Amino acid sequence: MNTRERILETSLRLFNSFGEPNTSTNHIADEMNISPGNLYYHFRNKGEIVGLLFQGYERRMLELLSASESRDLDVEDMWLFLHLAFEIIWDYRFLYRDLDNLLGRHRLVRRHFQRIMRRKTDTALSICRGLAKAGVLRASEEEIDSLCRNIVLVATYWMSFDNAVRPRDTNPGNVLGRGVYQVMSLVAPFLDGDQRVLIQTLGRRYIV
Amino acid sequence: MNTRERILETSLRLFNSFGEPNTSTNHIADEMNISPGNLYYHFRNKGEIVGLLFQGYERRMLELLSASESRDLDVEDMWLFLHLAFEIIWDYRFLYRDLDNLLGRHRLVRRHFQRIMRRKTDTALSICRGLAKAGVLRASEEEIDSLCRNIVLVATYWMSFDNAVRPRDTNPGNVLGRGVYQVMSLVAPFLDGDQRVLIQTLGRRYIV
DNA sequence: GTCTATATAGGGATAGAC
DNA sequence: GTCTATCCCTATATAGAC
Repeated sequence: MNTRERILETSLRLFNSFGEPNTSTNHIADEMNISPGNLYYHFRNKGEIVGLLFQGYERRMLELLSASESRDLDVEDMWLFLHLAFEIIWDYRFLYRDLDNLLGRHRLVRRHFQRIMRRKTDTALSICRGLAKAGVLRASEEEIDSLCRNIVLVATYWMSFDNAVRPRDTNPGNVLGRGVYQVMSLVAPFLDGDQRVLIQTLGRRYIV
Repeated sequence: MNTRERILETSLRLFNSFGEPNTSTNHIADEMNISPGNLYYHFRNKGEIVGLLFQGYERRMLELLSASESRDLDVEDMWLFLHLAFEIIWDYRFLYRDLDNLLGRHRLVRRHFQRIMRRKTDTALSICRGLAKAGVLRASEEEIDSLCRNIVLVATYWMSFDNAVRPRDTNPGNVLGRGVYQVMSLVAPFLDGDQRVLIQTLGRRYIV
């Protein structure tokens, strides 16, 4: 693997572990046993590294969102979909950890992140409307609006929240599982009895 | 007003406007037209300022939580309660803006903030159970658990979310109003028809 | 491509005069 | 209490040798 790729890979790992603002270019170079000068031969500045990592996140997330809008999902599909989304978020969790900070400093990242948030909301709307048409979900159009806003909000900040309240259990599987359940519990009250119970049953695995 | 108080007041204002990590002690001193040395005569370090501001937040929030646990609330009380909570959050919004960062650097703040999160969850549980007993809210114990987790999560990150998706409308009244409605919409699906409609009606004011 | 050395800037914090 | 001057440290980034 060439140096450029290794820098990106190492940066992502360190950003995720310690936070982007707490990870200097010196740290990154030091971790790889290269000189800081070498790092700056491959990248104009730190922002360029952040930007390229963000592009990777964006590509994967948009891919998932596209795949999910192309067909009607049932409740179990939604479960799987959320799992896949949370896996991407996990891989790029540094973006979420210091979100305000990051969006404040990188114009381009801000614009694109906002676009992704809108796309997520649209996907949620399309899924929920599909479920409503199929008669599985019962809600007014206004209720679906606020529901989908809540879905995106909870999915976006779940890891920060979980990390703030219970920083002990850092096992990714558990953190993500609880996040998926937490989002599904937003949808549950609008579902029929059977589906509603199913969510509680599936969710029970994750509650520790 | 003495210098010590003015430093605290100015710090809070600048932290809220620009974020705590982006506000140096030099900025604070400069804004007040005093010397950096003078600031350090009144405070050991920047962390002490953050800690004291946090204490103000903690005192106000615990006061509100205590007041709300002492008696049974109906749905309209809850609306008022949330308004008051969001006002406190607004006054100390710098805490929420860089939450992970802050909790990572200040042990004491982290411990106390976690305690407040637990207290908030307990208050939410006590209110929801009260509503359930009164027959206004219909939900299993498990559903109430995840509902209250979502209430605290949405209340905690609402401003960050709103600021990330639509950074145009910074009018505090609108931001807070939408936040209150967003939290109430979590509770709505568990309520009876009348109450559920009431929330939509009250909420319509805030939707822009 | 990679290194060493260094420029530049800023933040936190202290010493000592007034 | 307040100021000036300054120290120390770290971070981003560049220059020039190899």
